[in-house]
Amino acid sequence: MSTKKSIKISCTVCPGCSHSLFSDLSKDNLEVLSQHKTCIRYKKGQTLFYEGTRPMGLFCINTGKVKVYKISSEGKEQILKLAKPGDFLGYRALISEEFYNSSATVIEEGAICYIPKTDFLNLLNSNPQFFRRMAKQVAHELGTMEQKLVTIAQKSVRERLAATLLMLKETYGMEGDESDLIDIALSREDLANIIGTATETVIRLLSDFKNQQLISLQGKKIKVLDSRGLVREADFYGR
Amino acid sequence: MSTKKSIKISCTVCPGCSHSLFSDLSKDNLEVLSQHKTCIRYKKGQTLFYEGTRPMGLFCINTGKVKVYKISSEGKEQILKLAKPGDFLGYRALISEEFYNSSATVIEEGAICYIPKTDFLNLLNSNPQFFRRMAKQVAHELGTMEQKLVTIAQKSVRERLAATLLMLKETYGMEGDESDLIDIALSREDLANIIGTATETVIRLLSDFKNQQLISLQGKKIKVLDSRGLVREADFYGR
DNA sequence: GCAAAAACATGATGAACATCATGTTTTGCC
DNA sequence: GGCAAAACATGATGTTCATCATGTTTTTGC
Repeated sequence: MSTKKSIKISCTVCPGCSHSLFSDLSKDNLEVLSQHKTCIRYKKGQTLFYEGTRPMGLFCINTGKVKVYKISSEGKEQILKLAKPGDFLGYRALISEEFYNSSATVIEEGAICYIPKTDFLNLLNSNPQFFRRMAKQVAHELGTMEQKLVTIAQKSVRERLAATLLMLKETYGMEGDESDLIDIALSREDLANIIGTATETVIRLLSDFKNQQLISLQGKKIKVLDSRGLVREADFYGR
Repeated sequence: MSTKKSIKISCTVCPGCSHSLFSDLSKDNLEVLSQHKTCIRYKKGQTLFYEGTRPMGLFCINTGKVKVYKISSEGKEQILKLAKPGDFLGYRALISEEFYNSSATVIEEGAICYIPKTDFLNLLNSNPQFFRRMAKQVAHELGTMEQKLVTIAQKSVRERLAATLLMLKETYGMEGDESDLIDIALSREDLANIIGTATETVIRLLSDFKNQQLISLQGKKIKVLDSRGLVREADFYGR
């Protein structure tokens, strides 16, 4: 593909890295990483890695957004997490020494670096502090995944959608005035695959929420009008 | 309570430890652990730790069985995992430096050791190989938790029950002849809380499976008569 | 710029499952 | 050993949500 051209950015000056788990690395460490890494642009729809394949390195998102998901035996997609600039992908499989158990596909085009497995593992082994940070990250993620499981198991689709919209606003709300606008290009289908429901159900509930003046729909983008109302819908406090 | 008496077992000869993540530790390491650990008997229903509290050490199950669960805002219990002899509990929170995000309660009485936080952390920091093993364990667990999430999100209750019975047979099947007998004292309610459904639904489906000759019910204990039939019910291969 | 393909939207229908009610059996306890 | 409590069981009923159908709007590729 002619669209894949390598971009030269040193990790030492990479804006993505400075807000990532790499942020505390020494300049030396970063320069070593820079030597072997590659950085290319990905278009929407391109896949970083596929479930079931062997991980050969670590992805570091410079710009753009990525969904990480599994495909069930029935062929349905379940999104496990969304990744944004500064996030790493693929470390779970590298640390557990397993194949990828999920796939990752770009949902908003951007530049993504790739650090070969051996460089990442060398860094882990030579820098105990960094290893601790990575381990802490994985342990934290296990905690959030457990919470997600409970939410899917016990909350209604309506509650989950409300909670997801609030989470998206927190994470992808724009700066300043427009902080209520959820700035991520998710299709209704993607949203359904995060929540674990059918696309039609999401569409219906979104127009419900719109009728209740909780949100407004500006084309694809969703704007949160009434956070407290959504909190009530999400039933954060039980009933 | 008069039932809590300390038991003296050195980790160096503890049968639980030798099948655990401690199995590769040096005799020296094990003896240091032994010095500060305590080991007591727990009865059914006693709780090792509560969600939201600060972890002060690591639990190591010598004998008995434990359920690890979260309580949702509606008060419903969701079981995240079951722990058996040789399993550790509480390391996720210690590594992520967070409070417990789940509770742990004994479902079959037994002896459980407690290793103070500092000893565990010292071991992690002084023994990189052991740290790597722990990190690998947490990363692996994240993978299995992701799989559980997809299963709950996309499979029917019937499929999940069938899959859970197969898993229980794998993990808790007895030795020898009786390998089809699931040797763990789970109430129908516990089973429902693993699967994420109502107790009545589990009861109904179990008697369905019984009528189909897939299982037999001997009091509380469940015997798997037709694994392949259950595999079909669990729809492992898609449709 | 236009055709084709996605994505979005809405309605009708039914299946899966939760909930409530009530009865029976088993278990734990003084 | 008997009583209370918990666990197990089964039926009736209603809700939530998936699925299918069909139509409209938006996006994409040449």
